Amino acid sequence: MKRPRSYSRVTKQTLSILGKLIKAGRLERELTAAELSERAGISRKTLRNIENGEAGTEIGIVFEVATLVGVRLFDVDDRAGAMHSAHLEEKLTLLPKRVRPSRQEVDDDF
Amino acid sequence: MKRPRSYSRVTKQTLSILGKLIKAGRLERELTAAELSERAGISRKTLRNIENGEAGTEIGIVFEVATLVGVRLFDVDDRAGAMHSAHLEEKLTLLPKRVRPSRQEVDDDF
DNA sequence: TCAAATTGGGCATTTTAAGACTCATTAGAC
DNA sequence: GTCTAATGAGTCTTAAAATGCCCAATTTGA
Repeated sequence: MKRPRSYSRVTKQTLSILGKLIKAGRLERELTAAELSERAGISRKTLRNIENGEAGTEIGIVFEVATLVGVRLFDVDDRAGAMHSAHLEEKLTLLPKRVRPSRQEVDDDF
Repeated sequence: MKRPRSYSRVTKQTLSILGKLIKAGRLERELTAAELSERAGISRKTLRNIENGEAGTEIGIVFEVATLVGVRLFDVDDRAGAMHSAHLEEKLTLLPKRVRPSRQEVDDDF
């Protein structure tokens, strides 16, 4: 055992759904695994891992492939994309930049 | 330069938004980076990469952290999660299992 | 039915992320 | 203003992902 990492059910399901969305998108566009993987600049095996919902693939690659087959996680298109992001930015500036240093028993742990 | 991988704007924006959502979720729950990273079983540096929208983190870890702070990509909760997945499964069975071997000039390439 | 092409999976190698440690910076409670 | 702790960032080591190659299995068009 090297690094036995565990994933929650929600994580596994999310990965599975995303993989299936990507595979469906690829088939709808009639792209072979070889074609899509080449366009994405990855190997055919990595694409298969993604479509199978494997947890180990790096997220940038997965999102890139998703984008290539038209799967969008947020309402991000090239124009309005920054909007959603800006709203988040605003929210982040409203939130404290750090968690309060002095613990004061929030009893949030259980 | 080893493997200069490039990511589309949509991919970068998606990563950025997801990272900000996670950071916002962490701050709202008043978790320090150390606390959240420990709960996720990852290092503080990896968490920072995620919140900064870096592309290199493995997707399972990112989704796990997102789950921990309440960020859901799909409407996946522990009960109904399989439903969405089942619908996709159905869609996938309807689609051809493979792309047609004989290319017939779909002129989709440009 | 047949055959071409896609898909699936193992294996060795290369590339890279993740971890652990340290130190500098900065926010924010007092 | 001060002091504490959270954050940001760099380096080195280690573990694992990604690749490329191979060949087997399966689909599907003809």
